[in-house]
Amino acid sequence: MTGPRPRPADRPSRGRQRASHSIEAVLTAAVALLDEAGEQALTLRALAGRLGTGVGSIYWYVSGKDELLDRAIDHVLGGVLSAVQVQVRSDDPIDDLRTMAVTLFDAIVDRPWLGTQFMRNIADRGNSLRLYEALGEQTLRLDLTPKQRFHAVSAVVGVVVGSAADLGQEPPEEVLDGAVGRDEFLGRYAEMWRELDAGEYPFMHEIVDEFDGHDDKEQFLAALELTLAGLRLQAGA
Amino acid sequence: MTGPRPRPADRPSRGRQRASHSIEAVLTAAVALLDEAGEQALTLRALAGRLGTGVGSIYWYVSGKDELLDRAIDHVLGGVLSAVQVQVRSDDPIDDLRTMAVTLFDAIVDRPWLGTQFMRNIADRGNSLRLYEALGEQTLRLDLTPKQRFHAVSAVVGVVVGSAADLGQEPPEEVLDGAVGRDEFLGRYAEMWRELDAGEYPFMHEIVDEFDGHDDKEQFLAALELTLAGLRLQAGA
DNA sequence: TTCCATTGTCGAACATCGTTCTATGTTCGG
DNA sequence: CCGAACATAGAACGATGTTCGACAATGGAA
Repeated sequence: MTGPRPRPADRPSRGRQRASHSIEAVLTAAVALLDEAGEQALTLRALAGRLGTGVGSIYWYVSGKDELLDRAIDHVLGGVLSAVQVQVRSDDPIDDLRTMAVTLFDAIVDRPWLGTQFMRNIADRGNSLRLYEALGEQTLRLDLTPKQRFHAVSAVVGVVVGSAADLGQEPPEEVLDGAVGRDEFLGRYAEMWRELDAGEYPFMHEIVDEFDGHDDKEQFLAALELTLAGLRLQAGA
Repeated sequence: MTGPRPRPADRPSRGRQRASHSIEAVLTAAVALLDEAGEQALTLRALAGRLGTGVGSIYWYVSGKDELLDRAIDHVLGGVLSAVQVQVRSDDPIDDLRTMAVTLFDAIVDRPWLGTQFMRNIADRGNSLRLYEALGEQTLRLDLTPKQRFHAVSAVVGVVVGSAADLGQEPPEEVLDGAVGRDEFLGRYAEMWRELDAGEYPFMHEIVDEFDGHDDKEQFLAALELTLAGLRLQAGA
């Protein structure tokens, strides 16, 4: 037994001395990889290559890929939190709730990989917890029971996550290459649906024109509006 | 050039002769693996082992792991669809919408791996499309524009997916072993939150008791109720 | 019957990934 | 100037998805 070597990734990085790579450099590079080519592009070897180091070095800053992803998410969520906190508060808590949810959604549109992995952190310490708190504080201004407030926030988060899950799934590489535009990509589905039997699929025929060339954000806003309307009703405002 | 060997996974399995394994056997085994130990347990080698065949054989029925997952999902969604279609229709389309959404949610509770991967298929042909249609047909009975109907269904699906995303993330292995109960697991978070600064996190303190020992289904139902209330308002019913 | 294309089966081999381990360099307080 | 802590680097390992070529079984055509 050699005695437990001080497990890396534990110590709070006391003094940084002359480290050519800080943890922030690692996270920034990781986020860059995710932004450029999606979740599957975040490879320890690719990350090491970009940093100009070896794979093993990354394990000094991070206990493994899971923590790497967690911290990368927390990293970008820091920016989202700042954006949310900067926003002015109106006198309508529900309006503020909407504003904050939209900010969160926009961040996920910019970084689709956030959508799938967004739920990893919630409940843990960190920026996701602070975001949750920021949303929740708006419900404190509503006439609700604690349980209703809890449910309200999880409902709003659920709408964001549910809408973001749509965006999270990577297009089949054709559109990422730019060979096929996203509109054309969606158009193929629309065309497929138009060919469905009209008697068996009345609803699909009803909405296929809406789907064709639809706007993800408008779709999200509509869903958000429904739960906010329900919430306003519940709060008796 | 040997001439393109007939790519498997293409042909519609004309006659099955004496095949010891049909595609359904493959899918059933895949679902069994997923049910028993979650998404990471579905390995081509594990699947081959369970089927008593070699890895290569699976590629005859399926083009790769992606299609395997897609078809496994569609396979179980078939059961969900049946359950949904069997349900009696009330005279209130929104009540029916709720019933169907709950059925879908319950299926995901039974199979948490469905939660994360649920969005893979939607929009494609298959049972997810039929489920989408079944939900949508309820909105045809409401006084809405086509666009509103489209948004309504995607909102309901979003609530289900958003709530299911909570369940999808596997607990950190301690609770899967049974060493730690799920309640105790959640309790740890509650305790962590209770230690947060009361001035900085007023909302977390407000809802920590609700979170401790909370019921996922109740949480989902509350979120669903909010969007359904908003929908009812929109339909002017 | 004989032949051959089709329909399947099988597992070795390959590339890639996350992770571990060990060897080595660097820094700084004593 | 030395040793402990800090930090880097990359070979090696096991697991995974996928490819490939060899091979068996089947069934109709010759």
